[in-house]
Amino acid sequence: MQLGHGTMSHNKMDYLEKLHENGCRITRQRQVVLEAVCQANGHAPLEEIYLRSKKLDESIDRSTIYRSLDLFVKLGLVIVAQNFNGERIYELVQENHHHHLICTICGNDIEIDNRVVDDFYQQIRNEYNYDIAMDHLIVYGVCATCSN
Amino acid sequence: MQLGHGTMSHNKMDYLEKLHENGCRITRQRQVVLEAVCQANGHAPLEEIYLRSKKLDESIDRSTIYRSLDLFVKLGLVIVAQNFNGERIYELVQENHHHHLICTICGNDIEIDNRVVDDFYQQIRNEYNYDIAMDHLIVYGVCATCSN
DNA sequence: CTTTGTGCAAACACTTTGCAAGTCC
DNA sequence: GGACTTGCAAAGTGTTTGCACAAAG
Repeated sequence: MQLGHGTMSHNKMDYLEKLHENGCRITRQRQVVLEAVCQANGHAPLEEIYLRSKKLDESIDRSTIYRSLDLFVKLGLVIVAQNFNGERIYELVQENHHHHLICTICGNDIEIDNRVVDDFYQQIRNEYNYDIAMDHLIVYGVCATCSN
Repeated sequence: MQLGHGTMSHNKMDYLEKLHENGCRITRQRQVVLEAVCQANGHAPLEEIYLRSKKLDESIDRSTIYRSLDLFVKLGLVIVAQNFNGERIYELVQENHHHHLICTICGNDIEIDNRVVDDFYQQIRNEYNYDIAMDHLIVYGVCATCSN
């Protein structure tokens, strides 16, 4: 069975293509999970992905969500990070990595300029000779609005 | 019952004092858990704290470890962070905060100069007006030895 | 038609909780 | 002695797995 492609962006097709290249089948469920990740602005905690998937396909099972996400991670379509509460959050891999700045009070989430993070990583590389592997840093703080 | 203080540093006494100030009792078990955290160079995943505690007091229960650590966190004696695998790691709060740089291959763990991290935080504060709340950042990468 | 993937249910790992008995002050 | 804390066992919560059936290619 196949989902209509009318709602699928060019990007999503690319992701499915990558599945195919790796000898994995393009199942309805995998399309649903991928769509759910996309809907969530490209990044979301597991529970949100589950709920969105469920809305797209009532019969999908939790274990399928886990298995699909694991697969996407293994194939490099998606990366995992930990949020403040230790929940796993999943994010589509895009051409340009980016990093998050999340307000611990209102939850507002903005993207940090790569330049700022890269400088930081470079600094660490210079001082300690460690090659930093975090392509998805999440920094927590309190935004200007909430600190008043 | 009371543990001998011969093995207790001045610091540890201070932590116990803080318990007392907050109307909490200084039980054998809490001393054991605190000692376990200290033994672990001041920071360790929960499982390690459990094992160390068990060695000090065979009869201590897992739930007591959880409850003690939660209490220590609430009183500000200890802070929690997440490691790469999503495990919680616990660390004694010391006068000067510090941050970690951990090799994802060999597990080697060094302290990052506060200056480097503070600069990064300051940069974010300047650009986005977020007040960063992470007093215990853990950065993962590959150390020089392992990258050869 | 063969291989891979899915739903289901059961197993698992980790954490929390209610309560009777024990400990601290 | 009274309030707080603990160990135990049971219940939660989140994740993984074995297997028979279903779907993809």
